Amino acid sequence: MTARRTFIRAGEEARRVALIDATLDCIAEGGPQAATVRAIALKAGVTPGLIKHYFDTKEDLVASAHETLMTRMTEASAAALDDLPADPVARLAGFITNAVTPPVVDPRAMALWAASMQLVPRDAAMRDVHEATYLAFRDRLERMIANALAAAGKPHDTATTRALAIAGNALLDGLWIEASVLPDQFAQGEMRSIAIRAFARLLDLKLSE
Amino acid sequence: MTARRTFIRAGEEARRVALIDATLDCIAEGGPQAATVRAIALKAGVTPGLIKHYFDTKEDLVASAHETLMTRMTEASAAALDDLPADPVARLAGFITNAVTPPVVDPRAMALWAASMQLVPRDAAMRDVHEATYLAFRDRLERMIANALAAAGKPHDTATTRALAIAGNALLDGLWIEASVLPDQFAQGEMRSIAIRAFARLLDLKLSE
DNA sequence: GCAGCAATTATTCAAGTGTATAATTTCAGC
DNA sequence: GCTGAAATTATACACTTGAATAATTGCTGC
Repeated sequence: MTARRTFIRAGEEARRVALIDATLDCIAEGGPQAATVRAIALKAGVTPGLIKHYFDTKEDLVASAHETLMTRMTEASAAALDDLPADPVARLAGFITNAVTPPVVDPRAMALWAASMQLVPRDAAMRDVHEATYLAFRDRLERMIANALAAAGKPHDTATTRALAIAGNALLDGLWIEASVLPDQFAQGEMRSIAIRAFARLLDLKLSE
Repeated sequence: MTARRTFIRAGEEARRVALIDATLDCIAEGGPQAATVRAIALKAGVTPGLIKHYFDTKEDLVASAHETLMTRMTEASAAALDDLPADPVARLAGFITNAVTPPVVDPRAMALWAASMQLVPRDAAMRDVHEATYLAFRDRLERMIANALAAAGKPHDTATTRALAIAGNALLDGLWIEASVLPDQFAQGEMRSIAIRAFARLLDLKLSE
């Protein structure tokens, strides 16, 4: 006679997303070990058993969550391009600024990224996802660099552009990590200024701060 | 009458180190969740109960392990300086090369570093350790940059040098991560060449490849 | 409204978790 | 060689974990 818990039937896609979001929240807050079936279900407002209904195993859910995370980061980065100016040099500067300032810079995102990175060396699927997203971001940067150099009338052979894209990508990654993890170490706007000036020297371009 | 397991009494310090090493091995191989008391004890050739004897709790052991990891990385980096040439510019080039080539570049080290980074946003002690090691590395780089610029007769005000050190540090971090996690993406020696050329442009210095 | 199917909950289980405690064994000092 | 203290093992326990199964309930189509 004890009332059974009431519930509503969500569509398959909505539930999957809810479970994945709950998983990411758990990982972000307490690391992988905090993402237990029960904690995830609680956060998703659902019963543990339901996870089994949508994912064969917990490992499947976690893998889906990491893939979703990476995909979202790439898509967010791509979407942000729409708001940037058309002029190649200004566009590159905007791209750089975005990468090293909030909301891209974010402790939660950084914790999730670290959790993913940890899986890459020993999980082939995760490595594939990482490689794809890494190359997607880098290729985008490489194209913007090539366009900016062309617009400025600078020489830009493909070998050099590739090397610059790899270095520029690494630079942005490193700045993003430190800004996310040690926000108090840097003054307001300092990261942006550092990133812009570093790229200006790297590409021998005049980038507006 | 079943023979009890034979053992030897190791010194306190040796046992602590053995347990910490075992913990790091477990984390590197299977992530934090693989570092169970039993797995750690097995790898250390010891019985689970002994952990309690040296560390009040498993969390203490893990914290000690992470701190030891960071300390070792810093010390290894400092020790490597001894083998570098005295000439400031060549010294900087050697420092850069070290940072982006094996054995510093290493999937295992990268996995452990990611595990640590994950703790930083939600563990004050870990943040302190990270901040200290980050600043130690960056300050060292900043001094080398200042010396190299001075030796080359270039201007080097402190504000610019600081910005260059932050950017240079980020660049090395980013390259280290990708080289460690996607070794197949880069040809033999490519990382070194990219890093050296990027620094040459960044500092406007001629660095020998 | 009602039938049936699938989504969801409730319950159970075996294995693994960290920790506490007691029983042993090593080894240094005499 | 003994003795005693400390290091180590063995055992036990309460709890959490992921998963499997059965019971129920919401909802769609008629």
